[in-house]
Amino acid sequence: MKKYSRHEAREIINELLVEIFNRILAIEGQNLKDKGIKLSMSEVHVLEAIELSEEPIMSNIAKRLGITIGSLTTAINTLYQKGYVSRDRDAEDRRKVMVGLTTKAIEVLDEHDAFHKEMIDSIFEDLELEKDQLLIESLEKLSTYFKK
Amino acid sequence: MKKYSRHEAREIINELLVEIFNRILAIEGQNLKDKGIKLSMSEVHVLEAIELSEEPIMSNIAKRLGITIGSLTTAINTLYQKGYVSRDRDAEDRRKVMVGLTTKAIEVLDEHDAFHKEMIDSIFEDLELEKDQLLIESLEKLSTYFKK
DNA sequence: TTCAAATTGTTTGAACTTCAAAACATATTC
DNA sequence: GAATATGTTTTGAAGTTCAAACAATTTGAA
Repeated sequence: MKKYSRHEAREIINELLVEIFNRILAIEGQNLKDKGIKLSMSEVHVLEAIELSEEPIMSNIAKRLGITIGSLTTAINTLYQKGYVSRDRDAEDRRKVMVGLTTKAIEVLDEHDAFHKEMIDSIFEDLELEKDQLLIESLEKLSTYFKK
Repeated sequence: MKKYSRHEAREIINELLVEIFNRILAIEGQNLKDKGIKLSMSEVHVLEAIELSEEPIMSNIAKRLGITIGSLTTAINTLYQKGYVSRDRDAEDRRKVMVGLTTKAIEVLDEHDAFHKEMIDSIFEDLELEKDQLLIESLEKLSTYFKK
């Protein structure tokens, strides 16, 4: 393994992150295609954001995704048409729209998660990556940093 | 620092990668905007791919970017219009189109690199990340794995 | 040599993603 | 109840990408 100087290290880490990220995304996208699921990765991300939102209203979901509410509306429009989400005005505050996942969406997300887990596991087995703990600690520091 | 089981570790690493990646991209995009540069991040990526290609012909650049040649053609069209790239048929093999960077493009890339380096450096200083070497080794293994 | 196959790139049409701004709907405040 | 605040949708425009059809050039086998 080549020894990197601290300076080279800083420069190279981002390149590696970008590369790895793009590969994972591409593989997951291909997997959806292979399974005949007519959803793009960004649509899956919307479904995931709905699943993870404490209060799944438009503004919360958009914030989690880092897109405008307007963009989310168009995304939700097509997901609704395709039968992946429900939409209901909140009874308490009728300005809010509660977005929900249909059974169909939950099935896709479960399948997707299973594939993802399998992929990650097989990678780690193949690589015999010993440094999980350190890798995570470093990544978490980075992630926390960027959240501010 | 929370201690993760090996299994949790595998699941969480991807989430962190995604998060970090998106943040960096957003920050860099904002920086371009702030500087009044009328280029999207994907256009900058095209310029970077040109810079890094040994033989900067359409197919090589597209391959490096992971997009089709047709998609790259449209990207190069607008970059050419905006004055960031040159296009010349290869004299040896006239099927090939040699793509080059203009002075304008090189200036943008230099600025972008400087910003990126500064950002990464300041992050590492703030974090006092001790595990650069290990982090890189792990990421490189992942990256290499995904390249196959 | 010569022409069919392979390589390299462009064009076209369509789908998707996103944004900003304007319009609309509902709720709160004073 | 008018003004303000909050939440969402609509609209119009721009950017990214792909697949398929097309064009130009090179290569290789008969």
